[in-house]
Amino acid sequence: MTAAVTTASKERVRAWLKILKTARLIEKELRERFRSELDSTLPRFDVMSALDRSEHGLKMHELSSALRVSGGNVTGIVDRLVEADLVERRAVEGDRRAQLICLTPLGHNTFAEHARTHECWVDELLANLPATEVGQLLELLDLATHKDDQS
Amino acid sequence: MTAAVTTASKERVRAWLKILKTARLIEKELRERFRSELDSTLPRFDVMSALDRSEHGLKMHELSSALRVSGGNVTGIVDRLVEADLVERRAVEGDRRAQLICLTPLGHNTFAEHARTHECWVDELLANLPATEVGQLLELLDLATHKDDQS
DNA sequence: AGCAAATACTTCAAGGCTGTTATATTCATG
DNA sequence: CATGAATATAACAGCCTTGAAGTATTTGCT
Repeated sequence: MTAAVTTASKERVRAWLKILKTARLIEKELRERFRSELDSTLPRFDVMSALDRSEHGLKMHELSSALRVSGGNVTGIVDRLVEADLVERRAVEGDRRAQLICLTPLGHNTFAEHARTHECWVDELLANLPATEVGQLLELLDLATHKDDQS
Repeated sequence: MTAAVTTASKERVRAWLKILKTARLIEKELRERFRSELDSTLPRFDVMSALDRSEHGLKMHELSSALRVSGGNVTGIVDRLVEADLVERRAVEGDRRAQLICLTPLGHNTFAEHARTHECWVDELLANLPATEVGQLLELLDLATHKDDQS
């Protein structure tokens, strides 16, 4: 009971810094590999991933809320995916404002391949985390972010 | 022993996604508060933090390796900090290529205030993570990123 | 001394991201 | 139908980030 003068808040800052550092380290490595080996980017992968999960495509605002990024951002990313013929914009019946973003067949295949590669990379980068501890880590992070406003 | 068909690699992907999601959630909130309440940004805070820790200022390349960002990047951030009078560039004796980046008095005070605020915010955002679990989380994340190439 | 390599830094292009503002379309209401 | 609110998207400015290319300066080698 001597030390522990570093209050809980300082310890939490340490934890946050560690989370951030870890995320950046891995993200940086993945970004680099996406760029040099797949000629793509993480944000593009995220968009394609969301589209792949949805059956009939997504509208712009659905994309931007699914990815939690701002609207103007999605426009630019989708622009580039359209250029690369991985994605297409379709009209929405009954609402001429909206448009549906869908993966093209090429987009589907490309995404499937990228997803496989991505899984291998993550497995490699987290290889030192024993499989038995993964669950524990997930639990702690869940704790950290769950708002307990189920009052 | 029935399930567990989801191979370890898929679990690691889940862990990675969770790390990323957590980091982004908190980072987004902090960025937003830095912008609206302190009229600053996370990268600027990082630079000032590194300068504050160093006794006599840092050279540009020291900054960029401390923060693990590219050189061209630091130039831009320091430019803006200089404009805001939070930081100054000093000549280095004996090496006219280099320059020492130092916090101004205003920079010191501003950083101290921002650091206090930052600590409160992090403590608030991670409030649901019991203080007793923080150490465990740090350990797991250390495990995840430590390369064991001490062969 | 002279000259090439290494070092310190800046500049630039491209992309990603945000928040704000503008434009087009739809919908509800009088 | 006209008006105004709400919604969907685009356009814009600003910052951060990277990687590559360019400028100065220093250092090391001959």
